Amino acid sequence: MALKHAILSALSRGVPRTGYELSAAFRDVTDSAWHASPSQVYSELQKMAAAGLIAVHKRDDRGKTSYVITDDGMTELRRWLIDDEPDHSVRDDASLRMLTLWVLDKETIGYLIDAEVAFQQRRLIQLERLLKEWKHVRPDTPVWRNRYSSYVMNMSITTVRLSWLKGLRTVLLDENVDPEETFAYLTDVIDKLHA
Amino acid sequence: MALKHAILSALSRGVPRTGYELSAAFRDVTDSAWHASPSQVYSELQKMAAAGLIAVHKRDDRGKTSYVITDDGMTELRRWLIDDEPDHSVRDDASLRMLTLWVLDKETIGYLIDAEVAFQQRRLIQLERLLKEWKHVRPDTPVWRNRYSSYVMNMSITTVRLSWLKGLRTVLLDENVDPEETFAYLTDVIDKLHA
DNA sequence: ATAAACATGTAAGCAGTTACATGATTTT
DNA sequence: AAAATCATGTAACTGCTTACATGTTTAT
Repeated sequence: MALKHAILSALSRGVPRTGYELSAAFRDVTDSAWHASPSQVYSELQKMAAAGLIAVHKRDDRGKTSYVITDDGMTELRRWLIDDEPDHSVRDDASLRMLTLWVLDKETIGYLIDAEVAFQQRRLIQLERLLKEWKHVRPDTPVWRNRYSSYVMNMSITTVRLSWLKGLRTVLLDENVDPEETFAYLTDVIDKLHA
Repeated sequence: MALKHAILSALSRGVPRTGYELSAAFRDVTDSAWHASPSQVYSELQKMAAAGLIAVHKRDDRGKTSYVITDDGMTELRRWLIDDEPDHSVRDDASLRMLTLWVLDKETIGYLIDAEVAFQQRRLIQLERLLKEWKHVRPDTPVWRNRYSSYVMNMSITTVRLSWLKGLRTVLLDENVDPEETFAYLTDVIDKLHA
């Protein structure tokens, strides 16, 4: 349902995009709020073009097709933000796994947490690199300010996750430590945000 | 696909549960890593019972049925954690909206951010209440330690989100402020976690 | 008594994935 | 010359939602 709005959101920034570019943007961190497989993007683009929400911008000899948003598309994007209730339901495979680790032996728990740490670290480095490259091109428009804010959020959340994974490793692998003490470093920092 | 594993994860803790209880747990913060509609849970439970992953624990006169996990179910849960790759793809409607706010006028932006702040605050209060009630019943088993850690993570992430929303409001509504300065209070706190 | 919450399930339809098919362009 | 990446699309299947149908228990 929201793939339509994720595509409209990406195209609203004014740059024409092909289906391939859109699915690549959804795959990596740039537009990481929504994921979709390439085939889903292609068929959704066809439906949206038929409905008049987007239009073909350019189509070359061999079929490479870029799209732009139409006025109707912008109207629909605004209507969605204002009229539709946000969907706060979560499907987070990685978190579900971290909640279930206790059923395994310690060696395997350590291995799986390390793999998750490695993933989140790669993600953080990617975000840092993108933000660095991107801060220079700074037209200070509303779009820019909104996008910059999103980078800050993604980096903050990823850092908190990494810090939490460190605590989880200790809590699950060493039964002598007190969980509350182990997470004190994290809860102290979080408490400061309330002030 | 992972609903099966979310149900196995919930039942692995040893308490028999009905379909209604499982879908309620997925709906509120207790098992908030995975969401599913009640009708999906009911049909999934039937499939899983047929496959031998769970078994009927008790069925009363009027059809109220609770399930427990079987040995095959525990084996499948462990196999999933070890053999299947974690799915890190995200579908986050609320974040997608916050990324797209710039297309609206300031009054509407303020209204929508306030609504999101209210939601996250309710969530945080709920989590704090649950953790308080739950810390006393403390058998200090691996399950308990794993679950306690999850509460810490959910509360940390929610607090960071709230703090970030405050910054977003300023950045989008007052074009005179510098985004980097506005988020300094958040990035400073996050930097401390790296040390 | 009535309403809200508890409790289960089926059927239709839409959302999303995986597998397959095809071919061009760029890099090694 | 071969492999990787770019690029689009169809078909079959599975996951998930919404609407409907039914009845019980608990609180007001």
